[in-house]
Amino acid sequence: MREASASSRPPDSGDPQGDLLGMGARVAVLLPLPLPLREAYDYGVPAGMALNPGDFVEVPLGPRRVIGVVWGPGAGVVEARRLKPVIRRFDAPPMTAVARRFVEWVAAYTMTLPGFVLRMAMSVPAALEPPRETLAYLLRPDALAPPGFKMTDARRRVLALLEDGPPRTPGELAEEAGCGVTVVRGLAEAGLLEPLLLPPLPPGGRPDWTRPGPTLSDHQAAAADDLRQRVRAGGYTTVLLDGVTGSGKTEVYYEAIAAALEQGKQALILLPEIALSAQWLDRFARRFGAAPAEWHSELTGSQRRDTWRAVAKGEVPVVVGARSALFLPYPDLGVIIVDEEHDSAYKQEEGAIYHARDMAVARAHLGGLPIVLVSATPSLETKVNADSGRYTRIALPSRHGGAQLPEVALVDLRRDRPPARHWLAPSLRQALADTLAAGEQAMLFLNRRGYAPLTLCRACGHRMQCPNCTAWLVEHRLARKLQCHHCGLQQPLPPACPECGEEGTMAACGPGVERIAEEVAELFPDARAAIMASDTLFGPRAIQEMVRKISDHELDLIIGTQVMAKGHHFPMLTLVGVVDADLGLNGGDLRAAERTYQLLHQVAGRAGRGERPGTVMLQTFMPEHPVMQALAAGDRDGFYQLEAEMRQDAGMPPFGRLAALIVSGEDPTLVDRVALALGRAAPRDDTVHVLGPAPAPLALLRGRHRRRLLLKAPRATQVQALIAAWLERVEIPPAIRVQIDVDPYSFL
DNA sequence: AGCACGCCGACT
DNA sequence: GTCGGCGTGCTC
Repeated sequence: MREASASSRPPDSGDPQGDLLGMGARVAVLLPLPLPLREAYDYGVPAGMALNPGDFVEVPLGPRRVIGVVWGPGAGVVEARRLKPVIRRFDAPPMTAVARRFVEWVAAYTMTLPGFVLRMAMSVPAALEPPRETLAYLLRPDALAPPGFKMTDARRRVLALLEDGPPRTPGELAEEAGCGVTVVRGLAEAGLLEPLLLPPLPPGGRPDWTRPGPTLSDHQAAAADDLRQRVRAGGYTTVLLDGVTGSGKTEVYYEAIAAALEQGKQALILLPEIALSAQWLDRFARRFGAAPAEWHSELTGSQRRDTWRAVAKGEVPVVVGARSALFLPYPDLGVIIVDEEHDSAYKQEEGAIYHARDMAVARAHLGGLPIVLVSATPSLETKVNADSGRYTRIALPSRHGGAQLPEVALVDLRRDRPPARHWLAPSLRQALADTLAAGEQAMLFLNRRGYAPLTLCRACGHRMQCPNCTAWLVEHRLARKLQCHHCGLQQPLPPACPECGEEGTMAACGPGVERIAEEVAELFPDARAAIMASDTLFGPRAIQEMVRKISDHELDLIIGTQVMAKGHHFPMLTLVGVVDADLGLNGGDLRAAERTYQLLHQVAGRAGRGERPGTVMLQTFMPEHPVMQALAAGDRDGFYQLEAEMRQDAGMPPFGRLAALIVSGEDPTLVDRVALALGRAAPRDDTVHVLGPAPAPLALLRGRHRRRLLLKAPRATQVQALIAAWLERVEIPPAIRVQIDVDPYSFL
């Protein structure tokens, strides 16, 4: 990279080498598009424009203008006279060298185009424009109301609010005064308010790391000390913070965050489903006296823009977010926390396929900073890395505050049978009755939304299936609809069988939470019961309200799906019944046992977190299954050891490597032809095996036919190079897409 | 990804 | 005769 002696502005901190050159020079600009040709396109640098790697620039691309990032010196492949000039450089903090290396690393690892990864890293192009100032009002004390102006209660409340207090936006004033924005506008038109334009406030507050934290147990204090020291020392290190539910892991990693803030650095906390974590945010605010900035899919456009910009400017000390928060433009990250690191929600399955936990470890490595993986039930990958010493394990052995771990009982459904068309076994029914009679709360867990997972015709056997996906339509009786949980298709319940035309023969098969709620209402008509599922609770507010109702004992019985399993804390909840503990074990998924164990362990952790001991009842047809045995015996490490041995024997992750090729397209014949060609060209030797092509688990998804090939190789294999060479040997028609899933997580 | 160019059906 | 369907191909 050539250097220029004169710089028009301070050099990019990540690239001390200085400007790339002025007149006649060319730069390579990476565009956030899946442009297949090369990594970056060359552009001419106009006279007088100084550009550094990382600068955000606008460039022409065919007929349009695109924002990209200066990636380095021009490659020189395109002749100079065909070069188009850079249009402008944005006056925004440049993308750091670490962020650029991270984009390249993720692209290389996941085998996606760098431009595609860059798109994730600059998801809000509008954030590069200067911030739009927001209108705010201030009281104009000397102003007189114009003739005919009526002073109403609402108007008085707004004026009173502005008596003392900072200028606020019309929206804020309206909300605080409990009136509409028109009231505020009316006052402004009457000349009683002074308008002014303010730059947007950085989202989130200013967390205060000097506030005293809670009193920690000896174990917690030791763990917190260890983390604090690692963060202060800086440098890459991965820690597994391993502790049972309720052992106080959150308080411990808060100290790592405090240490990063003390160093003047930022902290990033990844959560599997941020939108569902109002309780987490409250807890953070109690510890640090301010809210963190949030990053997740439910932010509005302007929230994204303000957050992205504020992060880039270094105005956001703490970000809590879903996996995509990993790609925000942190200037100086001091620590990454991955809470519930085993959670499969970290696996991004669409577009660029990546596992946010693994990418976070890579980000920490590139940035030279500590990362803390947190879980009561670590992924086997992380467990093995901790056992081998690649990661440092910090264990929190006991439940904080003296609460007992719940008693886990297995309900053998082969003997203890529910009545026909009912799903709760007599022993569970009895336990529910006892719990309710004692004035305590119970929860029934079933990881299946809706009323019934399958609707079939009793006359002809026809099953209601999604036309776009390989999936049954799920009956939602409350919504009076059949729904596909994969593509979102909805249709009314047919009055007659669409196949044979018989009326009144459509029958619901199997239970969903709605059906369990029906059974509960039949058994305990006086109990206050509610369903808690992602489709019955709209947004974080609704979840928070439901959590409050449970905490305040306004409900006796909760029937919930996975949203219920997250770290909520209910002191009066003493019984958890798992309606179908076997649910995740079918289907031959590599991680079926591990995931079922993790989920059920987490669900079980909801019981007995207060003074009262808890009981968990698992309904199963396989009480002898290692997962059930381990849960009943509370033998977590025994289960992991057994699971690890099985994986090792089979050469499966984390002892071997997997990669999947997913071939998809609208024409099934063409998809098959390409998949077969890939199968014939597959690398195969003594150690590398390719299975398939086989119909992908969802052989039809959103109207696209899918086939999958699975590559299995020894752990040390460079699977990316192997796959790249493989794809070179096969011509892929444009109508066919081949997605590569390195380290596939789910087979379903 | 966009957005053009390009060659075949029903309409002001 | 045109408007417009989306197939294929290019963008420094």
